[in-house]
Order: sequence, then structure tokens, then C-alpha cells
Amino acid sequence: MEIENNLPKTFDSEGAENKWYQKWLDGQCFKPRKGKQNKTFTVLMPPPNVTGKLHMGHALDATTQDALIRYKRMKGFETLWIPGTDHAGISTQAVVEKLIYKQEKKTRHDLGREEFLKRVWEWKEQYGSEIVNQQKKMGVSCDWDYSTFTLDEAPNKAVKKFFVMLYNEGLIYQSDYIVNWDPILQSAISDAEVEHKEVKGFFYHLKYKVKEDPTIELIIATTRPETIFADSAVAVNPNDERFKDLIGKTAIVPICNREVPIIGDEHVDIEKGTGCLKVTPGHDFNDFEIGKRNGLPIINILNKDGSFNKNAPEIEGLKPKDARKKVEEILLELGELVEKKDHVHPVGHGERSDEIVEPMVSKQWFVNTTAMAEAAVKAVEDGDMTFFPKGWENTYFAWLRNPKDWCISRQLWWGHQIPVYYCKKCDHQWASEGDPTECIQCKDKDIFQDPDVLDTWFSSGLWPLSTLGWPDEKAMAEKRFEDFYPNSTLITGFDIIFFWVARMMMMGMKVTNKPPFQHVYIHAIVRDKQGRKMSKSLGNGIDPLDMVKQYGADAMRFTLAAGSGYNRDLNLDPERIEGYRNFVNKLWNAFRFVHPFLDKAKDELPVKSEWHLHDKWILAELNTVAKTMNEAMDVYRFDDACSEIYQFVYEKYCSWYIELSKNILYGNDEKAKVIRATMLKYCFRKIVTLLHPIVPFITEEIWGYLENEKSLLAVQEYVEFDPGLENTEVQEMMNKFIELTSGIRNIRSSVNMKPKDEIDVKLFTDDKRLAKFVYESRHFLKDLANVKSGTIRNKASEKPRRSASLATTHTEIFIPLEGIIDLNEQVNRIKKDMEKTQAEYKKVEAKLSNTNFMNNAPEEVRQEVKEKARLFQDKLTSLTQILESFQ
RNA sequence: GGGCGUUUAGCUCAGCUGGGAGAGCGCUACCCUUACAAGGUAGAUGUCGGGGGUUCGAUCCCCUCAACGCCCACCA
Repeated sequence: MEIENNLPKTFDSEGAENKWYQKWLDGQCFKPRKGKQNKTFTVLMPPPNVTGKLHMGHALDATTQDALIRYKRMKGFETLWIPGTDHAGISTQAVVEKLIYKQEKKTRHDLGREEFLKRVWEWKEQYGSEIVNQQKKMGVSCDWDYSTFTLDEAPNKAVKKFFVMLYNEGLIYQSDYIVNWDPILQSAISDAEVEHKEVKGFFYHLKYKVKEDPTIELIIATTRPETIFADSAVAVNPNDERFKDLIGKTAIVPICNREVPIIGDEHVDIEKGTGCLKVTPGHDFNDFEIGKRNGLPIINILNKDGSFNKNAPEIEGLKPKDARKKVEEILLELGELVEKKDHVHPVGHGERSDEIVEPMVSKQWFVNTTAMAEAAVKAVEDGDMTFFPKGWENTYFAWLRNPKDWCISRQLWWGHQIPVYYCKKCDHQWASEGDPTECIQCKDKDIFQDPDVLDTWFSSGLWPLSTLGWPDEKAMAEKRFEDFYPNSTLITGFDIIFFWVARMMMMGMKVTNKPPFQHVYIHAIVRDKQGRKMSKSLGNGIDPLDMVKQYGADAMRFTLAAGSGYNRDLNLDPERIEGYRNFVNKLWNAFRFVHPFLDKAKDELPVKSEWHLHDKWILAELNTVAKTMNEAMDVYRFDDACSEIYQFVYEKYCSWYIELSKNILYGNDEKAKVIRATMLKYCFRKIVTLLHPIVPFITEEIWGYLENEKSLLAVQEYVEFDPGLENTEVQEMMNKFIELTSGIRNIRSSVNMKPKDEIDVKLFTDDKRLAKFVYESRHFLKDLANVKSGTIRNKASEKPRRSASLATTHTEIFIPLEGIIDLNEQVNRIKKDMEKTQAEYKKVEAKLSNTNFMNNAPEEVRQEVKEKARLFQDKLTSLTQILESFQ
């Protein structure tokens, strides 16, 4: 019979992507709507940088979040997924500065602050939404009306409100402090933005003379000889027998001949270096502390661009690298350099600029995080917020249990300007949420705002609050702050646990006393197939948009979801995307098979008494999958959810149920046809429903055919476990039936039979239920293994001799082919099977004859082992008899 | 220096509270069988990093060694 099929042989992913995304938007599917759970579920998207281009990390973010939010939406939660973009102070400013310089050879200083900011905004309007369009290609189902930019009015209000709050509590303070100074950005950066890298350098040993006794020469080890101009002391350990008598005397710094005190400080390690330390409070973190303890002066020898200033006249204007050479030369001339040897040591680099950061003392704004960090730790300890996988809380704790004050000022222009004002007349300083025009103390109009902007993470940290309108009451009501705060789950990568997660926790709890989210799911970092980080310099990046174009968004998404469980790396090989594209196509073709019979199918399942054994089986299997998938999705095991449904579609639905349906659908029993068509359709509905959160496009496309586009799958109810569909007996029978069928195919293959060759099969089993099952399925064996005729009897019956045969633990299979087959080959095959089975039998036998095992193992386990032994024995008996038949 | 993690089939990884080693991809043979060659059927492949211990029993728990990775740390 020829069945007409007007569906294309391969799934048109691009067509479906364009069509359905628009339909979802038109249908308002991504807006919150009340469901049967009567609870909300909120996810906040980590805002990508406006300068960004969608990379695999974003794609993974998008996939896991979208799968989760679609799942919860279908489960009947009132879902909200909030999108947005980040102004990314440093990188955006850098991008635009570069562009302007390239086009006009002008720096930002040439343009002035106001004009420069205007240009950045123009750039943002033009290019800032690119990444949003790219996200849409992945099918993200966020509520775009909630979309927020970190420099929008709402976040700006939030930042000011929070800043002023802390300022007035005394938790924000300004201080001369040693900070990491990035000479490229010409700004302070926070500790977290410093990356330590191993750098090859030298260990220099320098001579310092002692003024009181010119015969003594102190040898001091340093990796940075150029900083001697900033030395304000020499320190030794007060317990160091070699040097303790020198404490209180005076040392003379080479080149500049400055006289500095020799002091004793516990910090100095007797073992390390030469035991003598030059103290440079202006350009070293430890020395800064030593300086504070001992009241030493701070000498700054650096300009903002990292070059040396007039405090180091011999090297003024030089950058550190050249300065070091020059100083080395001078020291050599003076005979003060006694040794120089290779030395590898970690050096801090700016995360963004990749330039060596210089510790420098400057006036910066800080947040005292002690109390906030404590609260953030407690929330996780108390279980008010939970990490998935749990192990990541260690990283979180490590950061927050040892909090350092957070340097929040940046000497940039693009960002939230610090809301602190100064009066030129009376020098008063205050913080304000508004835009003051006069000094609040002396009422003079001559005031100015602090020129620095805030660290980007200061505004990101308030993201869960500001995206819901906080602190503006009207906006909060509009955005339903009360309903959607706290968020439900935050999904992000482990690299920003302390940059972002920890700060949101601190800031969210400071404002509301509640953690800003209940769960944090930390997903893997996407790497290339060899486990290397994807980077521009290695050129090993995989562009998600290329992959979407090539294989479809669904394949891309399924691959990422299938790779996302509790692992920390996701090594992505494009071949895997291709593999899952094949799966998507498999699903499509399964639907192509079902499609012509849809008009026969009824909307409701027939009464149970009309269900065929195979119907009961597939519904029971489907039900099991529904259970597992729900459980997996609830704990962010996307990998388990994917493999479960993959397995079902391939191994259960396509390989068996569809094959077992052909006989009926191509037959003459009209009533049976209707029932089977109904079953196939019913299953397909459930399959696409289960799969929808992961592969939304193809499932929506198929749903459109199933329901004649009367509804959208995106807002249907998810499949729940139904105890009424459980049927372990039929599942067990079907497994044995599958084993039998594979056995027959195995024999066919072993005698090199062509698929077209028809066979006669004789089965022998003592399992009566199985015999009945096989008997009722007998017509299907033609389709499954080209069986023309056959019998099924109990094992005591007379069996064919010298037959191609095989035994399972429950059944003996014979295909009488005497005269055609190679008897030796058959005998060898049986013998091999026998050896294997015997080995397995021995293992369990050993247990049963071990009295310790019998005395100690639980009853359950003993029974299991006994049952196994029995099965192996049965199989061995069968195999022995078959072998004898060849005698 | 401190901490975390990884080590299971050629590759990427799963294996829950200990009880017969799994998946996907790849590989081999045969097959264009009327949903699908982006497919089907059958098949091969592992001293579960090394050593020790606890246990009737260890891929799983404990100790130890090794290799690799990541994070943190003040550049003597």
C-alpha cells in the first residue's frame, strides 16, 4: 500500500524557528499567567555585556534557563524570566574609546566627559541590542517587557538609594588606601579583578649601607629594584639573631641615598630572601601594612599611567620595564648590585587590560562588607538559599567568610557616577539620591559631584531588586515586586560566584532581609572537545549561531542540555551537535510516519479493555519517562532528562512501538487501526510535551500538526506521572519479547541470512505468560524479523536437532536450517555463549556457597542472587541440550 | 603556600544510601526493508589511575601515592 506523505524528509529547523518564535510572542506566551500551582517562578537572566556577541557560555545560559522556565510554565507556575543587558563599564568604554580614536584620532579627554558619554550612548543604541536578537534565535522565552539595562533609570535609582543608605550608616567610606592600579585603564580595580600569573623575572640582591657602622652592609632581596625610590624603611624580624641589634639604626637606600630607619616587624620571614626587607608602603600591599604599624611615610613614585614621577628623578617618565633596566645599570655602576638570578613569581594582572597592575596608594571609596557577608553566609548555612550542585557553596563560603572591604570607585566615565557631592566653599561632603543644586550645609551653589563611577558589580549586585522596580514604589507595584521577589532560581557559571552571586546575596539581604533567590544552579563552563577554554587567541571557539544555522537551534539546545548536569566542564564537540540534530530529525520522521494516520485518530484514549498489550506497554514506559523527567528537571539534572527521553524515543517508541504498529495500520481491521492511530497520536502528544522545554521549535511544529494549530504547546500542561498507567508485568513480558526477537535476529545474522529470507521459528519456554504474550504478538514477528511461521511449546517438547539455535534464560530458539548451515560454526557459537554463562554462574554460585555471605547479606540480596543462579542454570541446561543435539 | 575538583570503553561523560560495569559519539560486518542512509540489524572494546585498609562483598566508604585541572594567596 502506498501512503502519501507530503511532509519533507528532513526537518526544516530554520522555518520553524522563525515561525514559532513570532507566534509565541503574538500569543503572549512569555508573559506571567496564573496556573494551577498558584505560585510564581522567577528567573533572572545574568545580563550579558552590551558589547558582547553571543558565545557558547551565553548559549548554555540561555538553554538551561529557558528549559527550566518553559518546564515550570507548563507545570502551572506563574513564570517570569527577566532579561537585560549590562553596561559593562570598563569594556564598553574601552570599545568606544578605541573606535573614536581609530576614526577621529581623539581620546576621551579631547572630547570631554559629556560629549564622550553621548557617543557611548549612541554606540549602545546602535549595537547594544545585537546580543538580544541572538538570544532570540536560541528561542529564549523571557518577558521582553521586563527588559532592563543597568544604566536605565530604575537601576540608577536603586544604586543611588543603596549607596546613600550605606553611606549614611557609615558602611561606605573614603580612604587613602593601597589599591590595585591598572595603568591602562588608569583606574583602581577590585581584588577580584586581579588575575595572578606566573611571570619570569629576576631576584636582585642589593647592598644597603648602615649609617652608624659603614662596615656593615645589609643585603636585601627584591624583584622590583626600581621601587627603591619609594623605600621608607628596612625591616628585619625582631627575633632574627643576625640582625636584631641593628633595629633602631639607619640604613641608606642606594642611588637616592635616603636615610631610612631599620625597624623590627614580625611580618618579615627569617627564612625567605635574605631576611632583610625593603619597606615600600606606597607600592606594596604588605609594606603598606608595615608602614601603618610603624608610622612610616608613604612615598608615591608613580604617575597614573604607570610611569615614574619626579620622586624618582633618575627614571622619571620611564615605564616600569625600562625603569628596571635603568636602575639595574646604575646599581651595577655603583657596585650596589651583588647578585641577579632568574626567578619565577606570580604577578597581578588586570583582568580586562591584561597589564601588570601596580599597587598604588590613592583615595578610593570602599564598602565595609563584614556584616553583609556574615548574613549572606548564614542564609546558605540555614538553607534559605541552596546551591546546585551543593559543592559550590564551598567557593561561596571561602569568599564570604574572609571578607575584605570592597573598592567600589573606578576612575572611568561610563557608569553610575558616585552620588557624593562636595561644597567648594565650606568643604562639606554628603551623599544624595537626588540632584542637589546647593550645599546642604552652607547653601552655596558652588558644588560638584564626585567624578568617579561605581564598579559595575555594584549595580549588578542590585539586579534582582532593580529589575522589579525597587526602590520606586509605583514601579514596584507595576512590576509586581511582591509576587516575584525573591526570585526562584539563578542560573550562572561558577566563575562569577563571588563577583556576582555573593554580591547579590549581600545586597539583596541588606535591603529586604531575604536572599534574592532560593536556588542557585551553577552550570558548567563550555570548553572545546579537548577541554581547553574557548578563546580568541587559540581560535578554538565554536560560534553558537553558526551551529544554529547548520544544525538548528533545537539540536544546539539539546546538546547543551544533555551536557548539563552537575559537571563543571562541558567539552563540546560539534560532532555531538550533529548527533543530536540526527535525533531531532529522527523525531521528525517518526512524526512523518504517524502523520497520514492522524485523521483516523480519536482525541480520547479508548477504554482500557480495548488496549492491546503493546499499548499498555508503551503507555507504561511513557509514564516511567514522565516520572524520571519531572524528577530530573526539578533538581536541574538536564542531562538525565535528556538521556531519558532520547532513549525512549529511539529505543521504545521508534524501534518497537512504531514497528509493532505497521502490521495493524497497513492491515484491514478498521477498529484496530483507529485504536492504534489514537495511541500513536496520544503518545506523540506526550512526547512533544515532555521534550518541549528542551527543543521548543520542532515540538511546537509537530504540535501544530497534531492540534491543527488550535493551541500552542508552549502553554500546555506538562506530563505528570500517572499511577494508573503503571504495568510492570507487561513491561517485563515485553522485555523478554524484545530479547527473543533480538535472539532471532542474532541467529539470522550468524548464518549470514539476507533480510529478505523468510524463516520458520520454533520457540520453547515454560513461562506461560510469556508464551501467551508471544502468541498474541505472533503476527508482528514478520515485520520484526521476517518470521514466516513458527510454533511455541513448553521445554519438555521434542526439539529440532542440528538447528541454528540460541538460548536465553527463559526461552530456547530454534531455526531449523539443517543442511544449509555450517554446523561447526554453530557449535562454536553455542560453546562461546556457554563459557560466558558459566563464568557468570560461577560468580553467583561462589556467593551462595560462602557462609559469610549467607549469614551477613540481607535477605533481599540473597534472594536476588539465588534467582540469578537459577536463571543462569536454566540457560546452561538449555545450551547443554542444544550442544547435545549436534552430536 | 591554602582550598576545591578530576582520574570509568578510542573520545566525551553518567553511575543515587556499597550487592551482576553503562550511555552517546566513534569503530567492525551486513542491509537503500513502503517514517527516517541525518537510517536499520548484529557485533567488538574496560586489571573503573597505583597501593593499602574497612567489609561476606568496594567503581562507590577510609588512608596513602601519582597525574591533571581550577580557584584563592602580599610581586622579599
